[in-house]
Amino acid sequence: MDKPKWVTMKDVADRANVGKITVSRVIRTPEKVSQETRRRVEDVIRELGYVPDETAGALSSNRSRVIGALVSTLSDSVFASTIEGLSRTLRQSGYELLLSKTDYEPELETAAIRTLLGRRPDGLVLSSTDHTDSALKLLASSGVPVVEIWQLPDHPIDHVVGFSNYHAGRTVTDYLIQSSRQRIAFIGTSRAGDRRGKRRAEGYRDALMNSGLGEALYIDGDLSFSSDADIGASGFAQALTRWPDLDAVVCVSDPVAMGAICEASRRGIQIPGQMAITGFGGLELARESALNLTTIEFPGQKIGKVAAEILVDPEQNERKNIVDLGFNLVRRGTA
Amino acid sequence: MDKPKWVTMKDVADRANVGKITVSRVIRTPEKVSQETRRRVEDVIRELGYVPDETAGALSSNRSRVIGALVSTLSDSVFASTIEGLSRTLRQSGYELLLSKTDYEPELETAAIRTLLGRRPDGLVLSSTDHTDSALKLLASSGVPVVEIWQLPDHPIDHVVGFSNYHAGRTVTDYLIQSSRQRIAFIGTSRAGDRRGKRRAEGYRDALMNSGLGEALYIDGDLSFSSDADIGASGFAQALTRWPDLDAVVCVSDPVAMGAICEASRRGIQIPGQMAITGFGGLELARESALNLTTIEFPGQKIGKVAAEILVDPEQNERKNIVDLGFNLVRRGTA
DNA sequence: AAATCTGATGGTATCGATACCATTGCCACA
DNA sequence: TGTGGCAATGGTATCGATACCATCAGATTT
Repeated sequence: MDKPKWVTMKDVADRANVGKITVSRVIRTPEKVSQETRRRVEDVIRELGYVPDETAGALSSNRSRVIGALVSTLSDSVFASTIEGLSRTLRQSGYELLLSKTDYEPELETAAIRTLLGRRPDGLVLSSTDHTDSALKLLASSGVPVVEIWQLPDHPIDHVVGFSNYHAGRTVTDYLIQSSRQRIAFIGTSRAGDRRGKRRAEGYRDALMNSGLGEALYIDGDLSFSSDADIGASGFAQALTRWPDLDAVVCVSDPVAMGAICEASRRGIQIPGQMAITGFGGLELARESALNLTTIEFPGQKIGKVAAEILVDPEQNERKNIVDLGFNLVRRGTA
Repeated sequence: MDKPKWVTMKDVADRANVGKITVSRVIRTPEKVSQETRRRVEDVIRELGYVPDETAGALSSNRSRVIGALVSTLSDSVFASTIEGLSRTLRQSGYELLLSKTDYEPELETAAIRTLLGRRPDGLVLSSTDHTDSALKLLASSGVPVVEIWQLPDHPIDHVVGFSNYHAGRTVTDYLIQSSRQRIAFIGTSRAGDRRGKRRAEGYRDALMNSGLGEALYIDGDLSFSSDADIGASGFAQALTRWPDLDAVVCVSDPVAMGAICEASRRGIQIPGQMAITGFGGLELARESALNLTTIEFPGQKIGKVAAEILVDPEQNERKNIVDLGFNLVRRGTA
């Protein structure tokens, strides 16, 4: 016995003395079947341990009940929470999640989109907003509803759920300026294909320009370090070399901020007295009982939830949804 | 036009003046088609933007090229790395990942297994090792290969890839004992269905027993806190109340350890001078440039990779694989 | 009493691929 | 010259469900 034999709908039907179609109705639209028949069929289903073959169902109904999601990386825990939100909401509506990764590379994304489309998903969630031409063509001709998440793109494909990284960067920088900080640097990690960090940096720059505070200092994290915290530590050191009178740094993410904080305390620099440090992300480790980091929090889980709701609800699917869920400047102990 | 029209294999075949089956061969087994025909078909595929319908293929070939994965939670970044490993390896072999979550609840897991089986996956990866009877029955009768990961279970269903949490707990405790620590407490979070933490605690207990150091102190983290770091902070405070002469704590995870460290520094307790603190997990934040935490590291990504390889390779699939990937005690600054 | 409706059920075609077997043409070898 | 083998390709049945339409009994309407 190499191939496991699955119980089919016909097996159930025969055993319960009904037509296949009635079994199908018991599963999909129970209200259309008489109480008595339903009970009988349900008993047989349990008895035989019948598990409907969704792939067959997908083929004939032209609905797969699968949503494909494409994320840049899973390591970043902010993505993890979005996946959580997606997963939970989808399951509640009887959908499932097909997950793929792009590693921030548009080429890989294109390939992944193609593979995902091969499964005929009822919707697609894309965490990146930079797409190749062939990816766009593929998406357009497939007609599959798409939700882009995290960043509000300039030219949305279809639906969007996210927030403005630009405004987030600007907001946190404005806050530092209002707190009388004079020399504010930005520590980023310029991964290709990651527009989010760049947009935050742009917000930072514009806030400085606007305030007349003058010169901006963008430190490009050394990607040869394996962890973002390492990048933050070395970036902070660099910034201090360039600007000895540095009194604030805006970090592109919470882990980077963590590295910066550690480096600062290693040098005996007092936070927030001599130095203000801010992050992005609302990671758990940023909380009061841990880093106590002043940071921008995003509703990661909610982004996933809302994206799922749009895709699942045929009505919402009609129109283009652009949802800005905003962000929150959380003031804690580091700035 | 409500329903998008997909290009089918027949469309391609007609256009290229061949039979459908030849198109199928061009895609699955190109070497069986003459060079010239292949080129012609490939041109048409590109021209029409044909994307094969994998669900249909799955139905007729009885192979879905889908692997279902069931994880307790995604928030924990150690799981994230496993998913990364899985995802990467599967994609390389032309498989895809269907993801579901159990939230540490066996009931939810059972339901999720049923739904996953509905998609007729070629394999299943389970991150938990506690299963309900009906889940076990379902798995057995489906005949789908299963890999249990992370914890080496007492009664494996099929394949296993993981390491011994018990030994990990024992190893780190032994290390503390050898470092002349006298009063060692354990801070855990007893989530239902999470055997891993319990096994670590058992290792801790046995290490103490064995050394003749006497009394163990197990602090059960207050789950009403939303973050593990908060649990660590409050757990540490509790431990100190019970044992004022405390000089070491074994924390069930890195975030918990982080909370404990912060609480310690808030109280002016010196680490590692007065107090040793260890974690579990090898999180990024534990690294040198950040927490500099002494901890047990697991090969999270590799677990995913190996699990995927077992499921994808028909040969390995034959026999039961029990793979112990071990762990690593990483000595850093906190113990 | 005939016509109409409604709820419950079944039959058949169909979704888009692959499996399996058949066919064709060509070459090599006895 | 005939036979066997092989490479390339095609035809048809099939996978397991759902869509669509048909049927039929019994109730309701006129």
